[in-house]
Amino acid sequence: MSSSQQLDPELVPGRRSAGSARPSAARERILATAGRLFYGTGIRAVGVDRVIAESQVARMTFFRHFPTKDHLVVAFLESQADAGRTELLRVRDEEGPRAVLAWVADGVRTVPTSEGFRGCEFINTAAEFCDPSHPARRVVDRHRAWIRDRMSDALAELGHPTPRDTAELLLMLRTGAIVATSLEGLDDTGALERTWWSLVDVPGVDAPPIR
Amino acid sequence: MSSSQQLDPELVPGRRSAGSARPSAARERILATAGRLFYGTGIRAVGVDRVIAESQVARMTFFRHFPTKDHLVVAFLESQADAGRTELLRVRDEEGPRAVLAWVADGVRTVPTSEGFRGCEFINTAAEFCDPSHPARRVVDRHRAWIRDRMSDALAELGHPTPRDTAELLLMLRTGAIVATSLEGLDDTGALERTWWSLVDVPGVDAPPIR
DNA sequence: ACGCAGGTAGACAGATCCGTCTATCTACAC
DNA sequence: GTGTAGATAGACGGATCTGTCTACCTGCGT
Repeated sequence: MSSSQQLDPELVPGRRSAGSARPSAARERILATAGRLFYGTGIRAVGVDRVIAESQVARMTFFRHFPTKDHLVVAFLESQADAGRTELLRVRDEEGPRAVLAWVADGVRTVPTSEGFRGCEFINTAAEFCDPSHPARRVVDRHRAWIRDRMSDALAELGHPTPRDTAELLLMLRTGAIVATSLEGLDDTGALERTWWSLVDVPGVDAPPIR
Repeated sequence: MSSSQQLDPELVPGRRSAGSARPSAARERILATAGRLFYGTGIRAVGVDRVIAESQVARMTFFRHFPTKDHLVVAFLESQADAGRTELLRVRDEEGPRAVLAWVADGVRTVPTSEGFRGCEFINTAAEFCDPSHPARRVVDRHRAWIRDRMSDALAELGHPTPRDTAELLLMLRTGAIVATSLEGLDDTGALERTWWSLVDVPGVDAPPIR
């Protein structure tokens, strides 16, 4: 792990010439294992040795695909972010702006019920890497900003008077909800949901077409 | 660091017979250094070697006071929690229940402006130790529950119809605000504060004597 | 038939980290 | 003065972690 100082200026996922890393059975296995272990146990708490062992992969193979543990961390976060972005865009295009806000809110309501819930990937990672210039932090910041912008867009499209500030507040609320839930569970979904929608549905906005 | 399994059943701060640890210049220095380093750099990222060096203390002295790094972590959290509890009780006794809620909200508004702000001690620690049975997690859970209960008391005293659920929601909001602020800063204090007080001041509650 | 890219197994090096131990020194109470 | 509790400096051991390296194998396209 890089000691928060010498971080390669660009820690891009792929090593080869054009675009993202080429596919490879071994690479996919590593990424899947890392995802499971990093999310469930924390990044710093999982050594590359363990990832290698549970990926059923040779040591050299691992380091060929990910020259550094940091590379793996970034690739892991990037793949998660990618999946999230794809899903959110699909929801937006198929169900419209209000569904986007519902989808973000759902991250709190539905996900935590699943077994092995441990909060949000990105928030946890940010807490583990205190140096804001760490490559992993960059990915986190970028992803949160992207989500916030999409929420802002959706609010604007719904005619909300202060989309940017409200998106910031909603992301804040979601962040707190997901952290608090991962810490001590969530008793009262109702109050949270009422607050959420009362912030979205200020006077002057159309009646909700969803839910 | 204990590997999330063998954790002493009771990791009490002091080693001596009665009550908490006895005072000692060396002990205080260690605790102060640990506080600074743990908060600023993260617990897992700071080795005992560094704490020892910057505390200007002999290695043996360190391990006499804190037989294990985990002991130090717990002592550190406990001291922070103690300070918080003392302050909150003072505010409550001197300024009443509404001031309690203002004080909790202030943790978001004022603290983040200070240099070296890195969010909430307890939230960050919880993110670093994924095992909920880790002694450090116990301290975090206990402290959050205590704060929540005091908020609930305050709301009840103010005549709020659903003090418990609202306390849960407010703590959630504060959690999100402090995490989001430590990640990307806080642009709009107004929206957050309006939301906060609109949750406190439901119809049927007296006009605010504070602020 | 040949070359080569990608995979494998495991030894190895250097750093770091946690915790123990010995031997010595100091300050203070009795 | 003497004993004891607390502090000190620093060596040491074992574990763990990241990353390198050698030597070998396999499958495939040409």
